[in-house]
Parts: sequence; structure tokens; C-alpha cells
Amino acid sequence: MNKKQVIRKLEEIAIYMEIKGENPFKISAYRKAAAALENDARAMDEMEDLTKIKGIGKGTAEVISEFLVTGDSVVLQALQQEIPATLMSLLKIPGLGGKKIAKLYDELGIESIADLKVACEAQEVQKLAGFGAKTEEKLLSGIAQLELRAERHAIWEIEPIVKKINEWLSTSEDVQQYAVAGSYRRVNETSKDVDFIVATSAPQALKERLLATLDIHEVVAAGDTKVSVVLTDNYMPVDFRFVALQEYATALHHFTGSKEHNVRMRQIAKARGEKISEYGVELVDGTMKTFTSEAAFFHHFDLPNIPPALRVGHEEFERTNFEQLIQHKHIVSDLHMHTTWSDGANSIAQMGDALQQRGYTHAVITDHSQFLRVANGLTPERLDEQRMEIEKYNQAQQNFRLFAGTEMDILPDGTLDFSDDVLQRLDFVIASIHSSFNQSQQEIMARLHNALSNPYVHMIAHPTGRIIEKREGYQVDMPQLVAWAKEYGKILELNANPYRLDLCEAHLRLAMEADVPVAINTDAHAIEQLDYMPLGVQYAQKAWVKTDLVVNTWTREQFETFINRQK
DNA sequence: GCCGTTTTCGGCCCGACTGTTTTCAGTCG
Repeated sequence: MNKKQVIRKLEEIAIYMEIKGENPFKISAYRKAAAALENDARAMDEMEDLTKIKGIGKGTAEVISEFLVTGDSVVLQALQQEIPATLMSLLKIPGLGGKKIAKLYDELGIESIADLKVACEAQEVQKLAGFGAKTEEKLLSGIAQLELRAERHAIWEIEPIVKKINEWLSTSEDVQQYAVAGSYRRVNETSKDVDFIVATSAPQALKERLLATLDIHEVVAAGDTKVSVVLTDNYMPVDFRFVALQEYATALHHFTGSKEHNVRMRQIAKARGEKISEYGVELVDGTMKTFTSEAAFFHHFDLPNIPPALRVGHEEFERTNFEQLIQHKHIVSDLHMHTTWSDGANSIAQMGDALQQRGYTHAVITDHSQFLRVANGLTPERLDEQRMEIEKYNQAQQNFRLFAGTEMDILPDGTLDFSDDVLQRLDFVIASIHSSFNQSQQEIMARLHNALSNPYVHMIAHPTGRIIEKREGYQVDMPQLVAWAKEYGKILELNANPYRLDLCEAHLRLAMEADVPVAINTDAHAIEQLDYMPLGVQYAQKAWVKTDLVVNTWTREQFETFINRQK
């Protein structure tokens, strides 16, 4: 059994215990042990004494060893004997937790969602103590929703919804400050729901307007400070929290941190005799201290201003090199984008102006190459014409320069779409795979090696070709790719498009360990998409990407030195 | 079940909302 499987088994034990109604602290001990394994970078066979790891004690260490040796455990077997496995699926129904499920099982013999549906329809459930007619109704609607709604939503699905709600809040009366929080703010690849924190002096009025204006499929809860709805749009669950202006910073922190991050913060506070809640910090003398910013809140606990993406309850409290961390303000260029010359929506001049508005000093136009006919890829002749247009644009600019580049296909047989003679006329060459995703790892790696070993290629774009929650991407041996990038002095891309985020976090960590430079690029096909840059930067922070290894923080002179090496 | 500069017992993060209750339990994040 490998580490991932052991972690899943520990979590399974926790779920069974939840239904059994075990001591909640015992249940969380199993969850903590699973989390401790997950947060430890070592492989299972590299760990000697498991009890040395914080969160794993004598009991859980024994269970883990059992899983490793026999593939099973006495504890889990006993639970499985006692509790039907089908009960686990009931946890997916909103409003049902371990205790209620146990009651349904003990008193009505309900073992599955189908059983529950029948019992609700026969109005048997409302007869149980602690249940009522309303609960029954909610359970039935919950079962119906289950079939419609995805459990987790991909970041690219949430991004446009956040944008829309942000726009609504920005023009709304009674709104003093607002921000999206939750796992979306931490740049998780998927989220269960979307959280918004709103500072307002008129929560009641705002709540009514919100319920009346937004396109709502279902109101889940609507209290004085919290409104929970499911939008018609993709059946997206969205929570709004209303707080007073002085509570805004602590509320935003509270609803941004992962559960584990918040637990750690509260433990830190508790050790000082203080208490953290979403409304502020209760000091030793009982007074409530509030903050004007999250930075001030962290400073109160002698902590740096931990970026949202890093608030996961682990490394952010152990590492100290925050000053090396990539930040959006360091970005001065974008090295991958498309124009109307291939499949983009805007002209070279429009892109150039938009880039300058975003404060950049330089950028590269990288339209597709001839192989990609569907994207109107450029022939060598059109590439020369395009270069002239770019030059013309540059002549009219003062402190900004566009470079002429290409996003060139690596063809299925491994050859490159342009000859060296064409490539050497370009400032910057990206090589990418857009075809024959199903090839063996050996074939894919041979294609990538051809590109990396070409002296005129500077960067590999979206190195795995994945689409989050939709497509795995092609078979890349990432340690090998990183080693080649190092050997040939090439850049690997972090594509900031929310569909891609490729390199992913684990791959970015490999690149950092090997000191391989990374470029965070938007791959924009339209002006608005240039705004994916902050998302890419925040995602990079999850992997502790260092500023000096991010190519688009380099000055134009540094960048020119790099691209001219081969000439 | 885990943990310990309150150290081998007695805690374990904190609060909102709902529905079923007459003061609170369960669920959720």
C-alpha cells in the first residue's frame, strides 16, 4: 500500500467513526494523522519512526504499519463489520452528519440514499425525535440536488462567477468593502463553494437586495450575518458574510484560511491568553482588538503578512524566506500571448497598449505556428510580415518594447514546425505540444527533448497540457523534463490561464529545487485575459516560487541578455 | 487518539444557522 492509499484508509476510518458516533476528538485524531502523512514530503519507506511525526501517536502509527504490511487493519475491519458501507454516501446529503445518519440507521434501518428517499416519502423520518417535517423536505430536496450538482467546482468555472459578483458588489449601495475568500482566494484548483466577505452598515437591506437581484436557484440559509444561496449559474453554492467595517480584516482572514491554518492561528493566540474569532482578537483583559488590514492582524502575532495562497496550516508557520517569494508587483512582462494574426481577439497595437496600462516594460507576441491550421497558425512569410508590424509599433513607444516570438508546435513525429533558419530570426521561441496527446511517455519525452535541445528554443509552454478536472494531459516524466531544462538552460512555463495552471504546484516545486527558471504567462487570447497574471502569481506562491527564478520579473536588459545567448 | 515551558490527565478552535426545541443539538465551515 502506498502513502496515498494509507491516507485514504485513515480518512475512511474517521468517516466510519463519525457514523458510529465515536468521540469527536478520536475521529479528528485519525484525520490529523492522515494530514500529518500528507504534509510530510517523505515517501512511506523513508519514514522510520512514525510516532516522531506530530499528530501520529502509538495508536495511529500501529494502524498505519498494519496497512503497510497487510493492506488492511483490525480497526477498519471491525468498523466495516458494524456499519454498512452504503451509509457513507449519506454524508453527501446537506444537513446529514454522523449522528443523524446513525439515528436513521438504528431506528429505521436506512442504509442507503434510496432507502432514505423511500422513508422520507412515506413520512417516516419526521416521526423520529430531533427530526421534523421540514427536515424531511430538506432531505428530499438534498437528494434531488445531488444528482444535479457537481461536488467540487473547477477554478475556471468559478472565476467568471466571482468576476460577476465582484462587479455587482462594486456598484452596490451599502457596501463598504468586499472580497472573495475561501479556497478560491487560496487559489485551490477546485472548491466546493464560493465565499464572499462584505463590510456593510446595512446588512438587512443588502441581504434583501442580494436575494432579489442575483439569479438564485435556491436559498439555503438567510440569517442576519450569513446568506447561503445556490446560483442558477452551474448550481454554484455561494456564501455571503456581512460584517461591520472594523471586523472586516479578521473576518476575511477567518474565511480565507484553511481549517488547519485557522486552528494553528487560534492555538498561537491561545498560548498568549488571547482568542481569535471572525470579529477580532479578544485580548487577555477581555477587550476586543480589531485591525485595519490582514497584515496588521498577522503583525499582532509577530507573523509576516502570509499570502492567502499559503494559508494551509503547514509550511507558512515554519518557513521564514517570505522575502524571496514571488509577488505580483515584481512582474514586468508577459511572454506568451496571441493576436488577430492567429487565434487572438485583439491586434498587436491593442495588446501592446493594454500591456503598458498594466505597467509592463516589455512583452512577447507569440502567435501559433503553421501546423495549427484551426488556429490560423503563421507561415514563415506571415511571421516576417508580423515582425514588421511589431517593429512599427515599437518605434512609436517610449519605455516599452514588444518582442517578436512564436508559440511553435512540436509535431507528432517530434520535429519542430519551423526550421532553425526561421527560428533564428525571432526574438523568443516557445515550443508546445498541441497534438497526439495519447502517445507513450517515451514518444512524448522524445518530442520534448527535441525541442529542449534546439539552441533557438527558449521555453516550453504548458508542459503537461492538462486541463484542470477535464483532461489529464500527456505523459510527461517531469523530473526528466526539469533535468533537461536545467541542462539546456531553458525556461518552463507556469501558464496562468485558470483552465491550465500548468506547471502544477508539485511540478513547480521540482523546478525550484533544480533552480530552473519559470515564466508565469497569461497565454492571453484577448486583452481581458492579460488579467490572469495575478492568479498565476498567487498559484506560484503555493509552491514557494522565488522571485529571482521568475523570468518575467527580470528587467528588459536581463531578458535581452538571456534571449541573445544563442546569437 | 494525541499531546505536554499549565507534562501522564484533561483538555482538544470558534461561531452561525436551522429546526426542533422550550434551552439546545446537530451540522457546517
